[in-house]
Order: sequence, then C-alpha cells, then structure tokens
Amino acid sequence: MPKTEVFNKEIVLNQASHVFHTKGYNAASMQDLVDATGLNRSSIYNSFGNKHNLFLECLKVYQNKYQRSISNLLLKANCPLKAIESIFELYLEEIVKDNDNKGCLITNCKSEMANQDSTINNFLINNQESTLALFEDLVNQGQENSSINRNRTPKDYALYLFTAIQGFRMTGILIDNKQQLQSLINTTLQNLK
Amino acid sequence: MPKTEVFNKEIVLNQASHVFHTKGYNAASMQDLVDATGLNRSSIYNSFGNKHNLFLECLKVYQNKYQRSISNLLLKANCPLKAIESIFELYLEEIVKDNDNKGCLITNCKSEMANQDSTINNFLINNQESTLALFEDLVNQGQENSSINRNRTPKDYALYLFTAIQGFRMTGILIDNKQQLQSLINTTLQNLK
DNA sequence: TTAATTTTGGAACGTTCATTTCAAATAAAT
DNA sequence: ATTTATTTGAAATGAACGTTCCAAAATTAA
Repeated sequence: MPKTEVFNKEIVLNQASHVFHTKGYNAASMQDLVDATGLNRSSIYNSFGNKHNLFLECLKVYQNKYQRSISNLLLKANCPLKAIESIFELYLEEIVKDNDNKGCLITNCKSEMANQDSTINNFLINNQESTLALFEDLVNQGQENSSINRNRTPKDYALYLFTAIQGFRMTGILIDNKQQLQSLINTTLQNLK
Repeated sequence: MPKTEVFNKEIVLNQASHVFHTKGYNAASMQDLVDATGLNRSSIYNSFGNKHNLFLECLKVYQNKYQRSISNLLLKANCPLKAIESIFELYLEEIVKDNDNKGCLITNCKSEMANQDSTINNFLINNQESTLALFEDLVNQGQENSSINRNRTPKDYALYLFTAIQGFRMTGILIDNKQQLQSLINTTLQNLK
C-alpha cells in the first residue's frame, strides 16, 4: 500500500559523502546536501534523521568501500609484505585520482570531531582497532615467512603502519605528485624489510 | 592622547587559539571567542578584523611557539639524529600533556581547510616547506657524520619525517599512552639508522 | 580640565543554520 | 476506484551565525 522509497540510498550517500568530504562536517550545510543529492529536505530528514546521522552513515559507506577494496587486495596478494604495500598503493591511487585533494574522510573527521561526540568517537576507535588488527595480522605473517624483519613486534609495526597511513593521507592533501608519494611509500616500508 | 590598548594581544591570541584548537575553525563561534578572551566583540573586530584573520594570527602564534622550541632544541643537540629525535619527543610531551587530545592546530587546520582558502593554503604550504627544509638539512648533516644511513636522499627522508610527524599528531588524538608513543617514535627513527 | 582618540558595551544587522510542519502528490494494495 | 501509507514541496521556525553600529566610558596629552 505505501509509496515506496524512490531514490537509491547508496547513490544518495555517495553524493552526501562528497559534500562532507569536500567541505568537512561543520562547513557542509543542509542546503549543500539538498543540492548535491537532489532530494528534498524532508526526504533527507525522513530517511536519515538528521545531519549528524547522515554523516555517520557516510562514514560507514566510506569505511566499507575501503574494507572491500582491501579484502580484494588481500585475496590477490601472495605475500603479507606485498599486501601491505598494495594497501599503501591503494591510497596512493586515491590521492592521485582525487583532483580536489580532499584527504581521507575518516582522518579528516578524526581531526575535526574526535573527543567531542561519543558516537563519532566510537566509530573512530572502532576503525582504529580494526586497522591495527589487520596490520598486526599481516606483520605477524610477514615475520613468519621472513619477508618482514623482527626488529619490532607486530603490534609495534601495526601502530607504525597505521600512523604512516594517516600521515600519508595528510601529506597527500598538499602533495599529489605520484613519484614523490611512491618514494615516500618505499621509504616507509623499507623499515620493515 | 589616545586610550591605548589595555589587553595583552599575546594572551588573547593564546586564549583564542585554545578555542580554535579545541573546536576547530568552523565549530568555534565568535561567542566562544568572546567568552574565552573576556574581550568585547567590538574589541576583537577592532584588533583582529574578523574571525578568519584572528584564526590566521593564532596559527602564526602556534607556529612561532614550536619554531622557538625547536630552535632551542637544535642549539642543545650535539648530533643531527638526536636533534630529530628530540623534535619528535617535543611533540610526544605535547600529546601527553594535553588532556583534551586536540592534536596539532596546524594539522587540524590542514585537514579542515586546505585547498579551500588561499590565505590558509599559503600558510600551510609555507609551513610545509620550512619543515621539509629543516629536516632535509638535519638529515644531510646526519648522513655526513654517519649517524643517518644513505639509503635515501635527504629530501626523501625529509618527506618521510614530515609525514611521520603528521601521522604522529593524528595518532596522538586517540592514543596518548606515552610508552606506546615512545615506541612509535623509536620504530619511525630506526629507519634512518 | 579640556580636548582628542580609542576602547568598550550591548543591541541590532541581515543571513544562514538545522530542523519542523503540513498539505498535496504519489503509488502500491485492496 | 478507493484506501492507506509515504514521499514530496515549499514555507516557516527559532536559534545561532559573523559582523556592524554607535553612544558611552576611558585614557592620555595638552
């Protein structure tokens, strides 16, 4: 009996994400989101509750997109170190592709909103934990097959890589030269070899 | 003849910086700044023009503070590698000291505002260039006195260190455990040895 | 003390903000 | 075709935004 939702939620979230990614959470206005999605204000509020919740859903979509990409990389990779390398290269491609140099939505969110809102903070901590766990696992495997040295524990290297990724995303905001960034990755990863 | 300015501009800028640092540029309201400084709205506009310009002055004060600290470190340091180490340790102390875990004002600004406003962008690029130049110089000296390896050029290592610092500041927003962060610094710098 | 100049206080400016409201349009199921 | 539930459009809400304004207070030099 009801009129069903006509718009594609995923498309709308991608459009909204683009606004948040470009402007940041606070500078993105509801009008910007209405314009970008083509939806009516009411429809946005009907479907997503409020701006804050819409942003949270955008974060999740963004996170899932990368988790899927990384899962695919891991399937293809024949060696843990190569897997780590290809994760960095994934971000490298992202930086080079993005003409606006927006950086990482999640890193930007962390910088703008961490330790202010508990919902956001939970998301960020969750994201951090799972990234650290992924790296720890990969480093562990790498040390077992001797592609990664044993100078540091997997936990230590995981934090090192997590930090390097964040730094990489920050650097990519003002430097998008592929050669320079590729060299930066090499420098970062030579530490593990 | 004129009534002279009664307030201390430096104190006011530090108070304003604290607001911007805690909330970010966009989430910091003029009312927040009025409350934090104890100044009247008019006085703020008289002395600093507008919010944007006040923020820019805060950025400069923040930058100068670190430049002074680093200059002092360089004078004391007896070895380029140790100097680099003490720069990282300066930020470590900053992170541990800061109970709000606000991160770096400049890094946060980059994440929030880069590639949107040309004045801000110029500041950020300038800050980047001078940081890169400092590191390049130190690495160069380190390679000459053999405390730093020659696996990479000074320019490469400078970008590596600049990126590491940004990542370090980002990581410090959600992790403020001194041991963990100290270990992270060691991991980061072992790459140069 | 008077004159000159600036800082203040506080209200007011017009705009934009996120959010709400509600009647009209819509579309599926009966 | 009618019922039922939802989405839509567009206006309205009230609060908050950055900024301006101006008379009153304050301070120093003459």
